[in-house]
Amino acid sequence: MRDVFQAIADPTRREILGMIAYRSLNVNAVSGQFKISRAAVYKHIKILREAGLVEIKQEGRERFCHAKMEKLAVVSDWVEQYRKLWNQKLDSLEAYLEKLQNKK
Amino acid sequence: MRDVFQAIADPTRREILGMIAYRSLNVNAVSGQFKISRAAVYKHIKILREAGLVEIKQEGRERFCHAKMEKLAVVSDWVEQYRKLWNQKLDSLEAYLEKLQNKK
DNA sequence: TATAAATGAAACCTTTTGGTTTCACAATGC
DNA sequence: GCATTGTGAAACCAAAAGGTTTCATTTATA
Repeated sequence: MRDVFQAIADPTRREILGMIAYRSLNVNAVSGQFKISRAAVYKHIKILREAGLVEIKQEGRERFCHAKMEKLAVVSDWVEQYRKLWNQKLDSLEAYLEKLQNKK
Repeated sequence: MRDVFQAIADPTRREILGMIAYRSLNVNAVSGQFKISRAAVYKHIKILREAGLVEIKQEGRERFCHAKMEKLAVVSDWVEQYRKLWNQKLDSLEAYLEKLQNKK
């Protein structure tokens, strides 16, 4: 399974996710929003699916793309572990470490 | 300036950030932790710097890499806007939308 | 049934990535 | 002064990314 971080690295793919976040769309509806070819958009959708961020369900001849945002949890977890480093700049540990750093 | 999402897409770069999150290290200290060449690690550091995630300060002949985790805020913001979509699965809006989706 | 619509996938191309080795240079240390 | 240490950058490479056009297949429709 493809890395979620890598999947969301491309701006087009983030846009696709935003587009289907609240309502699923079929492949044509998604690709219609972009200037690049349908095939190119399809490849992006495929990558998102490989990362688990999108699920595709067939309905007749259409395939609807459903966003699985819970897969973003791994990104959230990674970022949040560092939040204290920029949110609580006056944190005592931070202050201590910075003092060490400057003294060096 | 380079896109932060793209900067953190590479696992080696995320590892570098974790390595210097709490204490700055010079380029050699960082590259010493990897099996790939110093030049390769240096390129990763350069990309992180271009994204604003790392700042380099010279001290004598050494260059210390300081992590600027606050630049991760853009990632945090993007992810968090979708948190309700997976955290509050019983949310009324969510339920309503899913009902619409299923009915279709 | 013949056409049109919606996709999936293949073949091909150019640019980016991620690595490597090598070389030049400034700051230190013997 | 000279060898060593710590870097930055260039030249080069193979593989991966991101696009394009084209073609085959399945499902609806006139």
